[in-house]
Amino acid sequence: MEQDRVRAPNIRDVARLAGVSYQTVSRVLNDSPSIRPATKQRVLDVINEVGYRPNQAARALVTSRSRTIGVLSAQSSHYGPSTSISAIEIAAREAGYRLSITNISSGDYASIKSGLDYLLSQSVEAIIVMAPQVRVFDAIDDLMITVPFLTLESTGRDPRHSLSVDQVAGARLATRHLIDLGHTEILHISGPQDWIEADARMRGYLQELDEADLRTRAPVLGDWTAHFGYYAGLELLRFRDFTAVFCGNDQMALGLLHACREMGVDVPGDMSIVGFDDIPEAAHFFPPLTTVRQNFAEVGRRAISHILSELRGDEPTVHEQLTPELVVRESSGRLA
Amino acid sequence: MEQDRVRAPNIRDVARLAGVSYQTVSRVLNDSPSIRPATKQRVLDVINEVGYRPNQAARALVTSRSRTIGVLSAQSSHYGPSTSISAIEIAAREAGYRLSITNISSGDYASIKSGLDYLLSQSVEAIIVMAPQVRVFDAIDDLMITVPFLTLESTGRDPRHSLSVDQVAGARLATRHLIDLGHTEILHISGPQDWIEADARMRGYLQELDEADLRTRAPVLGDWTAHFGYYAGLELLRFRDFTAVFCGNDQMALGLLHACREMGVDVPGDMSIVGFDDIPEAAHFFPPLTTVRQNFAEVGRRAISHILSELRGDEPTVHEQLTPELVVRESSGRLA
DNA sequence: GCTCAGAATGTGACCGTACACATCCTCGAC
DNA sequence: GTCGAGGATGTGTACGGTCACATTCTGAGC
Repeated sequence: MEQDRVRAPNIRDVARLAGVSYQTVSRVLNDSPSIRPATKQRVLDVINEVGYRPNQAARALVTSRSRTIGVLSAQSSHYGPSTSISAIEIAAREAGYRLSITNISSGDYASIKSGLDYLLSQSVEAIIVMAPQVRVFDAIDDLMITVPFLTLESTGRDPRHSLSVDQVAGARLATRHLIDLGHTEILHISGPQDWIEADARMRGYLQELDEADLRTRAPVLGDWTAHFGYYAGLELLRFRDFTAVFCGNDQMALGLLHACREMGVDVPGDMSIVGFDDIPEAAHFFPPLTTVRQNFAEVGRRAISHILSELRGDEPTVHEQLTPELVVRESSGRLA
Repeated sequence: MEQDRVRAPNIRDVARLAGVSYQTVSRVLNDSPSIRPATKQRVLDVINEVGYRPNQAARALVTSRSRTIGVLSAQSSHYGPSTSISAIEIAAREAGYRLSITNISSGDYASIKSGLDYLLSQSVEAIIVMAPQVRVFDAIDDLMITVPFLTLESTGRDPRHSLSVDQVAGARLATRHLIDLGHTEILHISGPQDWIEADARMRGYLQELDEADLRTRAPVLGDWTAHFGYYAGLELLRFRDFTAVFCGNDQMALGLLHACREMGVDVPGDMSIVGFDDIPEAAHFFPPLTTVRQNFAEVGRRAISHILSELRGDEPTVHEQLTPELVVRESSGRLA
């Protein structure tokens, strides 16, 4: 406490103690070539001794380079986003960049905008947006963003600044799988309407049914949670006018599996269920879940690689969607 | 693109365009009281028009207040940490603070230290550490941290700077529950050795068995994943010399449930299983999992509240552990 | 019409760093 | 011994804000 309000040592303090000029200290910090090893060592010793730490704010101010990439994320506690963020962080670190992650709790325009605003005021050098709401694009337009940016979503809206796993293709894979198994009455429990992914998966489902000339039903609008899957399942299973369900994610599929057990519906004997995401737990559900795997880590890595190339001055290249993969396990089967 | 390399407008640009001094603009930004409404409006108009955004680096430099709280986190993709972070973020935002989240991928000393170093060089005003490795404490000591900090772990090592759910108590609750059900041969599948939580849960398990004068067995050292629980289960179940398992987390319990089904072991008839965390999915496992619930969100909220009071100048108060809660579902039962 | 308090606004300095440039040192070549 | 080249080191300035203080404006009270 007695030393508390004393200000942290700065570059000049270090210089004085080491008997050199502040510029020499600066050189040591940025390991500039022409500096005598003895001098360098002396400076480093002082730095360690006084616990000097360069002030990032000052550095960012003068260089206008923060070495930071901003990430705007919603629901970063979900498996997908958090896996991607993890991969982004690792890739960024390798390139010498840090992440500044901002979560927005609600998807309304104001909070998206204020999140982006905050990142920009941090002088981030690039922005990756993982907020899966459509309004994000409006906010990006409004804010006149000049730094490289990328949204990790698959709308066709701005292909030069988007990167993602092809959700529509994934949904079609899942639906096609059920059709191939002989199902004709296939339900879809989707995610919340305003999520881009939810919408894309729903579109994929509808397209595939349409092409197969099968009856499309209005999807059930869920909220991604296992609880929803469970309660929706209890309700839906009262009328067994369907034999397969494509769930918008694995959690809802889990809840639905639960409901099936309680209602005495055998999976996959009476009911086939397919999820989406392939969370690590899905392989251990009962029964192990057939689902669509998306490589979240790869998305993260590519995002950074695109950002870096833009940072080097390359033109933003066009959207390149990753292909998801169907993982067939035991929750789906041929219609008896 | 044509406007690309032009520098962002600063406070003086705004001042010039609004026909006032830069200080007046600064007053508008910090809504200082004595400013004529007309002037204020004029400045705000210009700000909007040119898309001016205050430079945080400059502001942090001069005020040495970043309005940012640093969070050091490991494995932030896990349910617990990410739930806490979410709560921390919300609470911090309400108090006008932002979060700077840094993930460390490995738990070694160097990366913990560099993570903390980074946060400190960002001039964060406080630090919350969620990295569950013991070495964190050494790093904190070494770095001569002068800002308020808090670790979200339950070691007794620094009670004035720790806050957490009582892991030992939680583990005892789980173990006691199994003992009460008549089990005498109880196994423990723990998390990785170097995780503080894993260690605490193991200690709680051992203590409770010890007090009940039951045989303690060497815990199986896992890695938190469902896969591990599954494969460990397949192995362990070859010798059925136990009737209950306390798992270090819910994921491993899920894997174990899976193994039980495959080996034809009925849960809870032949085998009782208890998890830890109460992830939202646990209620929908088969059977629904008995587990220990910890209120991660509450931990996050309290963390911020402690930090804020320290930031206001209060002395750090002593560690106050939250009590976890046993949630009995259907994976545990009386010994036949 | 003058005075004066208080509101409104402006000026200078500084935060900690990096860059551009100036200066000093060292040493080999003549 | 002098010179110059290039390595090593030092000095001024700018980055974009805020703070302390100075100055100007405004309107009420006499």
